[in-house]
Amino acid sequence: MKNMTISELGKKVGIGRETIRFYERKGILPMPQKDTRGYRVYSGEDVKRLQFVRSSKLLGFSLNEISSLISLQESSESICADVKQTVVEKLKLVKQKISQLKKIERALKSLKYSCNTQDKQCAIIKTLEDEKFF
Amino acid sequence: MKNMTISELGKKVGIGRETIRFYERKGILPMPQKDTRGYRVYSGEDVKRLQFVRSSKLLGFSLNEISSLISLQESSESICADVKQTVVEKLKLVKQKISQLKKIERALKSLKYSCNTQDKQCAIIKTLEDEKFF
DNA sequence: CCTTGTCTTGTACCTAAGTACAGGGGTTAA
DNA sequence: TTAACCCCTGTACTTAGGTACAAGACAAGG
Repeated sequence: MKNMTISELGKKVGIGRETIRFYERKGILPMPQKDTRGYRVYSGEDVKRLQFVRSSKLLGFSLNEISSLISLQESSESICADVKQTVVEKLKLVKQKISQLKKIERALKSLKYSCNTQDKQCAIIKTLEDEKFF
Repeated sequence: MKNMTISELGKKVGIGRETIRFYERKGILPMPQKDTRGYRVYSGEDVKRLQFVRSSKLLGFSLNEISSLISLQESSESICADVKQTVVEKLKLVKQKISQLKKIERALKSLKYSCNTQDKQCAIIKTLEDEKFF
């Protein structure tokens, strides 16, 4: 199964047809060869490329960031350090996001425990109306 | 400073004029009184309401969720338990998000340490091209 | 009287990452 | 031959949460 249609590629990687064409329009995937009918023809290299996009997305990279990574890869000059730099920056952001979410988690927990279901005036709402909150 | 214009309200809570009008269009804020010139006139209650919106947003509630909370509040029948339920659900989601991000954090770290800047072929890119990743 | 500053409404635009068609055509199997 | 599939291009629509004008009214100060 060396050569594939767009749907086969999509199935192999777990990405929809329309999305693949969208990535192509965005320049994230190269324009593939077309057969006599005008159908896109994909190969193993394309599977790798799309897999790369999918993995990167799962790691939280935006399509723009993925574009940059691909450009780096294609400029083929001292790539590795730059790619690593990108990963390191994303790692930092992820850490920040985690600590932000932990703050939110603590706040939600404290709201939860502040709530006495018996009250007339909802303690949670009263707290959220206060300017000193957060 | 009992009565305010839209800009004063915005400044007090830290939300832009346009955004306040946007919230009004969305039904998140009630339509305020207007003075003779047609200017919106806000009071202390409005400050509380907008503060509530702001705090809830900081906790990760969407505008739709905030709408629901406000409706609950207005239906004024057994509010508190439902509000608490909303908080509990959001807390669960936040926990999920945290553990997701931690997974991503681990993956990024392992990518980072897999990278040997000396390599010709970038190890990070090679890894991300692999279908077994993630 | 003119400028400045605030407000009004209404509409359009923005980003991200797709998703959904409309309108058309080639291939295959009953 | 005709239906069932697959593909093509191109355009429009979606959601969320705003942001940016345009065009106009009104008051206060110099």
